[in-house]
Amino acid sequence: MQSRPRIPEATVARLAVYLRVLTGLADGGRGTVSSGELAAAAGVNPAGLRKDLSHLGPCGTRGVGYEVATLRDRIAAVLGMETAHACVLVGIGNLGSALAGYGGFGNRGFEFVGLFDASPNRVGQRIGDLPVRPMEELDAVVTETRATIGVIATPAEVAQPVCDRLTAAGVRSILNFAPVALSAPAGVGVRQVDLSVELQVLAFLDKQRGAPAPAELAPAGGMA
Amino acid sequence: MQSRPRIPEATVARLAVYLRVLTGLADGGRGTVSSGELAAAAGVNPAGLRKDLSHLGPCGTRGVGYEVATLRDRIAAVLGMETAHACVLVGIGNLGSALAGYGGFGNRGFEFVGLFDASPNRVGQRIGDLPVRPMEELDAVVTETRATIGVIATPAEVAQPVCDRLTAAGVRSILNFAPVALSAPAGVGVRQVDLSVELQVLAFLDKQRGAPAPAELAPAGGMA
DNA sequence: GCGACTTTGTTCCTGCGTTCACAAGCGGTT
DNA sequence: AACCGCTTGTGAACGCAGGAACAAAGTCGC
Repeated sequence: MQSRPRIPEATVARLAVYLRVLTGLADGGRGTVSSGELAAAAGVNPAGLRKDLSHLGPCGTRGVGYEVATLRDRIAAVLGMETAHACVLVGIGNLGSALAGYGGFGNRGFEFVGLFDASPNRVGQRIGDLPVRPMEELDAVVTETRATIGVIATPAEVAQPVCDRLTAAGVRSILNFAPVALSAPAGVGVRQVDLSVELQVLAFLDKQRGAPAPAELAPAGGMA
Repeated sequence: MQSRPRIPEATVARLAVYLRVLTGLADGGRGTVSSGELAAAAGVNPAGLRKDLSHLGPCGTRGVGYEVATLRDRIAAVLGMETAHACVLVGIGNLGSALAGYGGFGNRGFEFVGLFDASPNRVGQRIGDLPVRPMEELDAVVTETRATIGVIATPAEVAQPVCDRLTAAGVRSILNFAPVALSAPAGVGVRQVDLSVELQVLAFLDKQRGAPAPAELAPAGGMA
């Protein structure tokens, strides 16, 4: 079983979760884990977890489990965490500020190397240890830092032009928080995170679940 | 074809996207749209879009397309947007503040009716037109406002206890931004949004795509 | 009024992801 | 040294999502 050919996307997402759990276990001094325990902590099926791990070759000991530190390093290597990834963030509004100030990225191999905003009011502010720069400097910073990931937290109207500029500057992956579908050239990965869509799915599933819906903000209306 | 039995979860997520596009088209005064155009704006396949729409019965005119306003209302009704959903938000840190201040929810049928934080420093601040309340008031507010959705933006360590309190108070759906897998009683829907996982998937896909990836962090950057 | 074009709605098919269940292997114990 | 329990790793079946092709239906033009 080679690890190079391809790993399913859904598996990659779960590997990232396993990695976080393993890191916590290692910090707690834990030596080994079983697939059942790890699966419970990650919120997945034990069999699925073993299948996910099988994509990176045998890395467990039968009858014992997985060595926490070893497995952690293995997953980190497969996910490409041996080298830090430089990211630029465009759009320093409410959400952008939160992302820039969120400490959860740094110790996971991602580092913001540039913050950008079109508004002169924002430019010059400091968030953490980085200044907010004007959009004019975007291309230069991307080229200089060899940033490979761009995060878009702008209003929807300007997301596509920002995407174009990022890709033109050499960014190869984009995480988009603006509520629009972006079109990027082939070879550039785009991933969409849409908060209101998440809420709507949640609300629908609740409604579908046969919610008694006692009395909400408005009377429940039956439609034909 | 009934709309009640079940609509696939993936379809529901896309319906929310279509709804947003349709709203924009309606505001632009557009009368009808074809599946091809709508699919392009939503970033999906035209055939898939038609299949999605078929779950809510025939709502288009052959040879013409879909009536924008009618389809918008139809989707809104199916998604349960005829009644506003009351949400409470726990954890008013960087991300929580951004969510509370984000205007993209209000006009989509979701309204925050309570903001909560455990830190006395945060309590009493106002974000928008809502005050940050202490955790002690959570149960009362949930009961009073009949909030059905809880959003967790706390540190990972306290996410599970917060989840327990929310469900105990009667919340039926939870959107979790904390990087932990939550366990909730049956009948409560949990949806996870993990920002660092998104980044890691993005980085892996780029690496797998055959990225030359000579680009590590630039030596000139003196940060961290 | 009739033909032809356009577009929807449906059906089939292919591929992926998930789950269950079994065989193989290792450690501990007697 | 051999047995037994425990855990991993793998193989197969099920269900679901995605995509393409076809038929139905309605409108526009003549």
